[in-house]
Amino acid sequence: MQLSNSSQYAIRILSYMALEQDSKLLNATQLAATLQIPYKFLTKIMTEVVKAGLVVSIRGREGGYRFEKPTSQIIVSEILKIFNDSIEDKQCVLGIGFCNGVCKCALHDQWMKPKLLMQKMFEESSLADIAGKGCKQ
Amino acid sequence: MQLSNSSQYAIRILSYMALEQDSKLLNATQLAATLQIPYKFLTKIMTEVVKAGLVVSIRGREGGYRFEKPTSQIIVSEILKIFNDSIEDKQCVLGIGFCNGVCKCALHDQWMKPKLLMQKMFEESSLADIAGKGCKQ
DNA sequence: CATAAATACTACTTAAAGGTAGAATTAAAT
DNA sequence: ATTTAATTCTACCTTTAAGTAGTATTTATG
Ligand code: SF4
Ligand code: SF4
Repeated sequence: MQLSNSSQYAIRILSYMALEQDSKLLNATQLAATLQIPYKFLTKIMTEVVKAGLVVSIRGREGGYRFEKPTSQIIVSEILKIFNDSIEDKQCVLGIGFCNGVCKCALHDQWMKPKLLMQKMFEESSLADIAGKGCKQ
Repeated sequence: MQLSNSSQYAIRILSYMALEQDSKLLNATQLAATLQIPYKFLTKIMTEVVKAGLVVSIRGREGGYRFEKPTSQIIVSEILKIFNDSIEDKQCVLGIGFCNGVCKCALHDQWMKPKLLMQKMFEESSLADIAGKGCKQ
């Protein structure tokens, strides 16, 4: 019952980036050192984030990563989607998920509430929200 | 954001067993066939459940598994505990979990609610509750 | 142009979860 | 006593997540 390491790292990286100037260029070496994430793993993750279009990368000397759109428009659940970690409607605690409304186990109704809260949390939190209110991780 | 396969299987097995008579002896072959769980994996899981004391096993011919105490006294979170899948208080979405109340990220407060609901769900549901209200999986 | 500093790509290694095989042990039934 | 049907044990195999290594590519700077 936890996000994958990749998702966790990605959220930490991007919310740290959001704390800095939106437009500022940040490179992998600095990020890895600051956030204590293995450099090679960080670049692997960031490459996926770039492919997903959440961030642009500038290659070559003096390059780095930068948001293109404002961080208020980048939603946490978009990040999770990249690593197949976002919460689907049909997703069930028991991994079955096909039980119809009539024939359902007793966990079903109880599971609805936390599931919806988590979906809401991930779908209604932007990076700006996260970064603005918190401390550096 | 899902339980491990072992936990999922264990919940399904035990809640199915709870549907049958509490005292009835059920064997691995039948359970595996009924629940569509690989026989060898089922016995592996059940051995751990037995070791945890949730179920007693009768070895030898005509043997099988049976609850010793009533299913109303077996709590879902006890099952999860066996597979290190229960939700801890300090557990954090980002796997950090050491941030104090003063310095916390914006996910922190939002995460509290669903986390507490899930803990409540797992700690306040007995097998009798689950089995009584639902259909066979 | 040459160099240096950055990301991207390909491939590999390691660790953990998920699952399987076979033999050992137990005990009822005959 | 032997057989048969059950759990348990030990060891292994497979798949996926996590992490690493090395090289290629890109580009500003001098
Ligand atoms: S009824 Fe139970 S097993 Fe079926 S989808 Fe709902 S929570 Fe999952
Ligand atoms: S502040 Fe954020 S990172 Fe820290 S424990 Fe709370 S949710 Fe986790």
